[in-house]
Amino acid sequence: MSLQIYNSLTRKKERFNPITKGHVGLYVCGPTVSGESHLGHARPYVTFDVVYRYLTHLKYKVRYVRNITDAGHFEEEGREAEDKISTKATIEKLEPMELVQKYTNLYHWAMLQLNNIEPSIEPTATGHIVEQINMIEKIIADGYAYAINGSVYFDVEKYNTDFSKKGLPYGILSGRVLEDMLETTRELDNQEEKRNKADFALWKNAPPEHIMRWKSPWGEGFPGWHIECSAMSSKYLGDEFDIHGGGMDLQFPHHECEIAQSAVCNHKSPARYWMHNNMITINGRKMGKSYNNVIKLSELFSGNHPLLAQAYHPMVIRFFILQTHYRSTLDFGNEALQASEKGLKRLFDAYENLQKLEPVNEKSEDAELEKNVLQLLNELDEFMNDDFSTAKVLANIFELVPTINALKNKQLPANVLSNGVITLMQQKLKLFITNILGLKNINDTNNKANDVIQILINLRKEAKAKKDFVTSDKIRNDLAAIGIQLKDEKDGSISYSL
RNA sequence: GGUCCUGUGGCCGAGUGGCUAGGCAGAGCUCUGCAAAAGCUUCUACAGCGGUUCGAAUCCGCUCGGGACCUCCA
Repeated sequence: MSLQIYNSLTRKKERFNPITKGHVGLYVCGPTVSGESHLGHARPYVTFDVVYRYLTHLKYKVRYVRNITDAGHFEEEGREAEDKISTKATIEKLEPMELVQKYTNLYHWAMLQLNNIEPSIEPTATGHIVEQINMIEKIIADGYAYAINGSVYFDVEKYNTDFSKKGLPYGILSGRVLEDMLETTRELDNQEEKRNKADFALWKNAPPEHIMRWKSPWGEGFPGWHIECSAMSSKYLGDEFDIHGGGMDLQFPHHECEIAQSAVCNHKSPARYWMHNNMITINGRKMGKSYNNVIKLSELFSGNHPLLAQAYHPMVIRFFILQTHYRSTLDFGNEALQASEKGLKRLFDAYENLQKLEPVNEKSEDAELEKNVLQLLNELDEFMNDDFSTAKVLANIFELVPTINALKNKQLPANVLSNGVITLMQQKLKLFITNILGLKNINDTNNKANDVIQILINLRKEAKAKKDFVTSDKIRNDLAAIGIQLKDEKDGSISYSL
């Protein structure tokens, strides 16, 4: 089976065919750097990191573009028209760009912790004001936007009328019908500028107190939210590219508006495949600023939050996210994260045991086991091809764990698996666990403390040899008290885990 | 109100109509000086009520619950 991707646009899984053979253009909506990233933000970036890694594994040359929204948008359209970033900057007595830089740095730090590969291009909205203005001018020239009082709005109704005929009605992505929306859209203040409630801003006039402002043909102002992604994705990936990703909450209106803008400018829908990750919830509710239930990533990593029973390693977060399919909601909970932590440790214990196994048999003495192992390994590719089913990949790998550990502990005779299968297992697990899923072992084994532990282990060995169990138990118990666990192996050696 | 999603065992979660998902926790056994780890075995499920079917967690209907979007939002 070749790669199948669930396309939000068609609401079904489709076989992935790139526009240009061997190449993939991938655009993912990045963060608004007006605040610190939280657990919810980790999801799309981990999800699409795996998409990127897997496409690369499939030998595609991928251009991965993930933007940074550093030009703020109005908090709520029409209401006070205040820029998120400039508002906070005043409160914190910082320059807007200073604030942007601070949160961008924090975001990059978090991405690094999560072991996300950096995108090929990370364009900023402020760095592409000219491109955005050009695009807006084009939309106006074509008659699908109008300027009023220094702002520019997209004429949704006109667009819908004309482009429905071309198969691109407004609402095509989110499954909405414009007429319904016009009836149900809430009344917001200061909407009299707009011809229609559904119209959205391409450019906003900046009131005097607004710090971030740029000159434009319509006066000083700042770009609307949706236009940056259209301008930057088409600049770096072309008028039509392969995959556009982001959180489900961006499907409407953000991505819907992107389609409309691009359809006018480039006469086609910007992306072939739209991928949307689901939300991380907390007590069943979406984690988000408006719900006041966010746990920042830095808090998660440090354990410094009332809802956290302990600190969680970034790899635990990554593993936690990958244990679920990206289109399902994922509920946060200490119990769940603790389970992930233990699972991840067990996974890497087995992984290291496997890499140390020395294949010795030409032939397997247990045909059935060998067959099972082969099947579990082969399914890994199928599962990834099936819309990136990382949860199933991990489940299969866990099914291999007992066999690996039993071989290592000699609970299974060494001849049950052939050389070929053991080698294949070593290669495939390395590929899937570290390269594709991007997981890393959280037991760090490279520092002085480990040398000290080794000294204690040797003392314990000597005590045991003399049957001085009082001393040997004391060493073991005292180490256990600070979280270092000693294990007496079958062969008389002693290993440990942190 | 409109559109859509969802309800799986103590917790988190896979599930394409028929076969043990998996992780964590629990129980028993083996191994061990004793442990831990590991291995083996094992208990808890498919919100409720109907229907389709030889057979449904999986399809359909209804009821009840939860959620998302419609407004900044990953």
